[in-house]
Amino acid sequence: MPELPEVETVRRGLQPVFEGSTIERVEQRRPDLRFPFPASFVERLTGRRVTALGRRAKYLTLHLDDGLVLISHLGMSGSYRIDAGGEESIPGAFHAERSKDRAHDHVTFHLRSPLGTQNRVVFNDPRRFGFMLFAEPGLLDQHKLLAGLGVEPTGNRLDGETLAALFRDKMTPLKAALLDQRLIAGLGNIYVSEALWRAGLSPRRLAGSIAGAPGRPGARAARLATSVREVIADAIAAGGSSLRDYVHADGSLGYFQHSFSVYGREGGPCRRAGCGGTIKRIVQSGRSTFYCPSCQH
DNA sequence: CGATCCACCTGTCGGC
DNA sequence: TGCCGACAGGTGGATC
Repeated sequence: MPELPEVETVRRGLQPVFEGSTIERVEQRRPDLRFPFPASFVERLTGRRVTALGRRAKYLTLHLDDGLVLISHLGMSGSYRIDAGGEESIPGAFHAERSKDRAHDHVTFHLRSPLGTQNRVVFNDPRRFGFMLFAEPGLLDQHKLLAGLGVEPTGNRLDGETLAALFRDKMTPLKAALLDQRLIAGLGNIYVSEALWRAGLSPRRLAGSIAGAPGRPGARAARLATSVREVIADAIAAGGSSLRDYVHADGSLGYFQHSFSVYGREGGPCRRAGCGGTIKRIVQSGRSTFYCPSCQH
């Protein structure tokens, strides 16, 4: 489920519950997810106040008042949900609807806000590709998993010149280059296809071929940079708006509401005005790519 | 170094 | 209905 826009949506949903609250109790229901939980996982969280909930690429960062940072990744199927109120007080229908999922509730944070309100935040992850690790105080940027990450596709940082410099001389297809977290951090399989469609570029085209000359970025690089930023910004906006009247912070509604231009639309008509092409699915580095052969070159 | 595969898990869906 | 294979939003690590 989660690429950068979904993780950002989750962050915004959890932020008001976490920030300023104290972690009164942590329930850890298994020894590992993708990786073993760090030593003293529960003990190091218990009693701490949360100062901030941040995000880098697809990682959530829970900052604690002693400087420790909990790094959380959702993997493919991870989600968080907020259960308001301190104790088991879930209406029957709601309970029944969710009970099936509870087998994959792996961690529960019991929180108390400065005003005394109690909340539970539950991490659920059926496939267990997600994980939680600590970054020691002051060492977040140097953490092995974060140190090598590329530029965020949010804001204005990713412009044509930056993207051209990153892709220059790369003999790898655009699809693979865009997925490479060391170049741009946060794009996943869905939004790479979407961005390439928006830019009118083939996922098979070699990344280096759009760079242009040094100091003079190609028009295609500028177009792609814009498309990436717009796709991500639109998706965050969609997730954010859907979250407003939604209880759960799992980002799923944002996804359901999204109608993708190419992803998952094999055989369907291209939605570019006047194109008339048919969306095709190919496999690149073992993963599906969707694009329109008629208007993406 | 870079590119490619595999592994890690469970759930779902389409075809037979 | 049930069974079986293909496939799913990510990424660290092994291998070439």
